[in-house]
Order: sequence, then C-alpha cells, then structure tokens
Amino acid sequence: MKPKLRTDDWIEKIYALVRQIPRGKVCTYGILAEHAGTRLTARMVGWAMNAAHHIQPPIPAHRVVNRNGLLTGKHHFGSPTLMQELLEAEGFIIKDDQILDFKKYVWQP
DNA sequence: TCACTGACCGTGG
DNA sequence: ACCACGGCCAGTG
Repeated sequence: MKPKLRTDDWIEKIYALVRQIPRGKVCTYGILAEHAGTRLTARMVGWAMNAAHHIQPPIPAHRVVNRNGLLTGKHHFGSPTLMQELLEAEGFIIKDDQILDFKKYVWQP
C-alpha cells in the first residue's frame, strides 16, 4: 500500500524547505522540486508558492528564485517590487530583477 | 469532458 | 554560443 502520493505530500515538503531557507540565502525552484521528490516538477513549485499566499504560516517565497537568479515571481507578490524590497532588506543586491552573485547565496538543504 | 496553461529546468540541433 | 522542444502535476476555461 503506497501512501497517498498526492499534492499535499510533496507540497508540504516544498513549504518546509522554503521555510528552512535561512535569512540571507536563496533557493531555486529546481532544488526545491528535486528535494520534494521529482526535479521535473519545478513548474509546480511555482504553483505551490502561489497557493502559499493564502496559507499560514506565511512562506518566504521571496527567497525562491529561478535558476537564473531572476525574480520571475515578483509579479505575484501583490506588488511588483515587494520581492525585490524584501531581498534587498536581507542584504541582496538586485539588478534588473536579478540577484547579483546569486550563485554565492544559493542554499541547499 | 477536453485542452491549455503555469513563479521551471534540462537536453538537443 | 544561441534557439527550440519536451516533460512533470494540478488547476482552470
């Protein structure tokens, strides 16, 4: 009997991982997806983040960026600059919606 | 009910 | 080095 391999299962992993991201670090959709089970579901990670907006506790989705270090989801934060503001508040340097030296701040579980 | 899209990533030509 | 395509899951029209 396989456990219910459903959304709730891996989606919680995603949330847990994102909440484990220390301040001053960032993570990518690919890494989260990979640690959540499948690395090919990076797209769903974004969907999970979207759902994370109305759940508790709040998810620091601003620390989750794409492989390019680009703030792809900034437009989904309610304010197009909210994500950048949050990241800058943590010491990141954002240029053209992109984190400078992003590779140096990548956090891996 | 069927089909398409989505805060992506990796590989191929 | 650049462009194009496929793949995964779930939600919505």
